Amino acid sequence: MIDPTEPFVLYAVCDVEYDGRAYSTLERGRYLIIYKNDGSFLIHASDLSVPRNYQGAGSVLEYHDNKITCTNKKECIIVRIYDIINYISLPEWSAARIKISRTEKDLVQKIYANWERYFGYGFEIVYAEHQTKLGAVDLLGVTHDGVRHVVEVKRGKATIRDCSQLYRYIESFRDNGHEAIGTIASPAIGKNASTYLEKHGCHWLYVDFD
Amino acid sequence: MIDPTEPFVLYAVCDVEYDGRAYSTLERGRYLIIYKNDGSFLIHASDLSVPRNYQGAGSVLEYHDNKITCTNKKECIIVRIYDIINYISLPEWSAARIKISRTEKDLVQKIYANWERYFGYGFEIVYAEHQTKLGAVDLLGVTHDGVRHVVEVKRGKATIRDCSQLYRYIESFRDNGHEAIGTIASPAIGKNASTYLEKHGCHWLYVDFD
DNA sequence: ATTTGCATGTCGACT
DNA sequence: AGTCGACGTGCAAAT
Repeated sequence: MIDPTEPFVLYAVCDVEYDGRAYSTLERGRYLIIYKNDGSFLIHASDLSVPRNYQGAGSVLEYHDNKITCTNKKECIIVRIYDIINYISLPEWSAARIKISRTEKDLVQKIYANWERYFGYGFEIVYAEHQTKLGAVDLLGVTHDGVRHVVEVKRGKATIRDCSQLYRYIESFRDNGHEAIGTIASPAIGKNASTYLEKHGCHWLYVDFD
Repeated sequence: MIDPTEPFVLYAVCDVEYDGRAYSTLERGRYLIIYKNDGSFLIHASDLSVPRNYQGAGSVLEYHDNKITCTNKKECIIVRIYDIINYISLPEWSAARIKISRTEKDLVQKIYANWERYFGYGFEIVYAEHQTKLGAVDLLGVTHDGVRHVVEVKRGKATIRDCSQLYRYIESFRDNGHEAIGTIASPAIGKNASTYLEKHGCHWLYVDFD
């Protein structure tokens, strides 16, 4: 009935035990169990959009004695099945990806293409996704006097983490002997984040998708 | 057939359009669609453990003219159904939570209970989850001379973000006129993170669950 | 293989 | 409702 060689959805009375990065148990009840072509394995309950238990791609499924075991490296899920309420196999399940737009990258491009409008100054060079040792700076403008204008772009509300990341870049430029000014560009910003920015002499620029 | 008043799983030929925090489309194909009691809504394809499209709790479902629309505040998913392959409703779907152990909190408690073993010094006071304006410090030990030993605990590999967070705490203590020493306690640490730690005069302490 | 940062992150705790 | 950090985060791109 349960076939570990093909993808399926199973609605069953069961309980679950997980051991790996942490240890967890899920008490006996009715849960929805999903097994995908790539080996990922999900156990969903009646609320929350994230699964109660899961295993990533490449997991190996076995079914013996009314027990499903799902193993992946050093992690293991054991599902004890008491009753199968529904089982459907999922032939020809699609693997298409979504096409997404209005992402952070889009925002970066918008600012990049309209740099003058947002910053006003005359810049010698403007980079997008400029690589540094700490990672890529979203936007980097260099003025004629050599000052680095570092811009961290966020598609949503900017948090203190984002500001902290920006400041790491600023520090890095200063360590290399450059003058550097930091800007967070986002549609919104948290209060603590804003305080942090101010304290570290950085700025916030309002941007949106229009 | 499709009843928006009860939770269900649906395997169908459909395409999907999402508009909200971003915009996305998913081409026509066979997908697995899940609707939960709390209003969360998921569209899964044959790989990846995360859904292609989703909507959180509190979403409102409607079904008209072979179209499911799922609305939540300013976000909307439209699923155009071309063919229903399987439909099962999910009565008495359980909502139990997992019981989890070996979490970060456990590690914190382990160090808290064996502070001497890990740090050796004689401490006047040791706090767990000590509140500061920036958030809770996992562990804080104060020596007789008033030096603050700040410990950030990670159950997995510590990243540069974690080290940066630790250093924000250290900065904060120094701003308040205290001497402060920072330690990351984790089973492992990334290379950049390690470099960052060293540069900022902080330390790494190996800990595990045993 | 390892590291890093993004995410329509989601979720929970606290203000 | 807003803010913030944890997560068994998952995931992809870059090194």
